[in-house]
Amino acid sequence: MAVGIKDVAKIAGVSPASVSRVLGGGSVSDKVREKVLNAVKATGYRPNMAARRLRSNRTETIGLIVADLVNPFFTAITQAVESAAYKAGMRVMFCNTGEDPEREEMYLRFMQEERVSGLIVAPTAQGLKSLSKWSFDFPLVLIDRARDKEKFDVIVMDNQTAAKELVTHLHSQGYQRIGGLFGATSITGEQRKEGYIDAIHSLGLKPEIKSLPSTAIVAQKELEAWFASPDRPDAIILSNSLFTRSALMAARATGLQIPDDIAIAGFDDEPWSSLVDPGITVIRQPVEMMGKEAVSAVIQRIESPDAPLRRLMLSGECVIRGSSRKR
Amino acid sequence: MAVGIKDVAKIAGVSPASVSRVLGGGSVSDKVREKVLNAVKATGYRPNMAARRLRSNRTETIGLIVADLVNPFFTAITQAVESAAYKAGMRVMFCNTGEDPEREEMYLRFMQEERVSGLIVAPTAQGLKSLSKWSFDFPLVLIDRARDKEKFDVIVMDNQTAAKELVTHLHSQGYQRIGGLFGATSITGEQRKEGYIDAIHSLGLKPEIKSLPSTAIVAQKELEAWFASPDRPDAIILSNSLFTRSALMAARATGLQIPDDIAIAGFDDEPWSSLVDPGITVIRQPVEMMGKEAVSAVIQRIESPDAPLRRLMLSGECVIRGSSRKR
DNA sequence: TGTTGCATTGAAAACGTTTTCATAATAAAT
DNA sequence: ATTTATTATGAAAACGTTTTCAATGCAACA
Repeated sequence: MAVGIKDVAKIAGVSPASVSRVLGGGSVSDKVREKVLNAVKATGYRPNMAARRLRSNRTETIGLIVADLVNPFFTAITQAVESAAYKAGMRVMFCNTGEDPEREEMYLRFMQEERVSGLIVAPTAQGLKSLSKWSFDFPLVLIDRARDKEKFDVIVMDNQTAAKELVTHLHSQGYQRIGGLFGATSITGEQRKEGYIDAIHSLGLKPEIKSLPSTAIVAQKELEAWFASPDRPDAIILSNSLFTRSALMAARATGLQIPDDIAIAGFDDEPWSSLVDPGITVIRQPVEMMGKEAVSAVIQRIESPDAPLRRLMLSGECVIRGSSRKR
Repeated sequence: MAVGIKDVAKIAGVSPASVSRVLGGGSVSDKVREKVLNAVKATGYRPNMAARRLRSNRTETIGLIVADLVNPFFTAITQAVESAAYKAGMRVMFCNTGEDPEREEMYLRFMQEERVSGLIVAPTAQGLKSLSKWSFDFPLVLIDRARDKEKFDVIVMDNQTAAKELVTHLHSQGYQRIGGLFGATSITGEQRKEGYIDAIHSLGLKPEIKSLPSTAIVAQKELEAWFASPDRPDAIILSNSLFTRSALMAARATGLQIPDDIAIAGFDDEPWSSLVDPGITVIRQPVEMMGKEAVSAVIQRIESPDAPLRRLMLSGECVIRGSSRKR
């Protein structure tokens, strides 16, 4: 049978209340503290979190729901959030929806049932829309994925501007038919698409767009067909790193030379972005900072629920490599 | 104020016990079930997990502690575990130690405090050794990292054989000075090293070994120095994909041609393994299956705590690419 | 009609903590 | 030495569920 606080109390010769105070940081005499700590060590006592949370009504846990763990962007976010939360003395309850709105809904329910103290979410496009229908007893912070006006605190990158930067850069290199493939399940995909369209128009070019679910295995096939068609683009922008990889493979499969036949530029700087030849031009996102700021935002919101809404928009860094440089 | 089971009971006109039975699957009449479900829907009631767990003494949660989320091998494991657990109606409490034994210990304590129903761990080398000193009230399954004799259920790949395969392959391609860089924080690193040494010896070659922490940022520098030295190897085996990447960059930095000047072969087949030129020869691990089997093992153990220990050893697949093929 | 058995229900106890409240002990002030 | 303020302590209530136990109602059977 697991040892409880009463057992510890008995061994230490004090009341359960005193044990609780020693462990939870109440005011106790040094003598009692010592006796209790010894008893704890002797028994190997571990507090029962369920009981503690039930009584104290504080979970010291923040939830994190990301959309796609396979995407290294989100593993980096996860790491950053965990490490920041850890420093703040909070636990993290982590969930991965795989871009599936149903699982997303399920996990949102989980978080309510767990009574987390706060929640950080990178929602699917569909989930984002329905978030307003929910009612949460804890603060919620949107990370990476949010529209212009949300009723939550928000930490995002400036996707529109970043997409524009890519288009402008490609155009400056002499590319004329700049296409774009954007993720259909996320708001970031849409925002990047908008930025792309804006930039294309202001340059007097014609937008050429495809959209696919972000997790699409079919992306490569789709791109191959596009690249093989007579009206193929001479440059292409990809809204996430999975697409970028598909584009790279599609280019190889169709025998197009990068960057001469086709330029490639995408989002998220990954380990392999600079390993392939030529290196891939990308927007590098301030991932660590996003994660850190999200935790900080959620904690601030827990402390002062009525403070004005915060919306932190960080800018990406355009890393230019060989894939978009005419030689 | 959050709505509790009593509120639901009052609205439905039944007792709290009946509400609990409807939600938890006791025997109730259709009439009561309907009334309760309506009341639940009307109030938006969400059960309080802390209370439920405290009373029922069942958490329906399995813990997962991995050593390095940055390593795509572990993100894949995480995905597989989560999805299998989900199918089995279990939640997953996820933690990442970053190869740090201190954090590992902390998370082990967390899991005890959370009273998880079972725990899957990929421990650090140090953690693995001290595991025997712990006493757990729930079953523990080791994944990926375990020694020959453990007192826990184990799901691993056959690292020794896999390493031997790599050595044998490299030798068959005509490479003579086959070096190895192995992770120092994990038992898998050691096992791969042993397999490497065995194979090297039985081929009458001389082992040339370096060891580094698996997360080492310095790996590339180390390798560059090695590659630049007069007694550099003409082939090298890397015990994880982070090292493999470092080796690739080191080869480029020192101007060595792959596979002519130096062959590269590593562990874990990653997206970029086939994207770089030449593609990298790797051992592909049965990741999904490992995750699935780990969950299955932990559930079986929960159901029958006294069944004999299980040790599942899966074999890796050697994927040969251009990085190890003399042309 | 009277028993028996089974399915359904509600009252109340229980889970392991924290927290409140009252009391005891100590220190400080008169 | 007495009062007052402060601190340390323990007894008991409380947190929101599930579970036990006894009671009820109803059907089946003799």
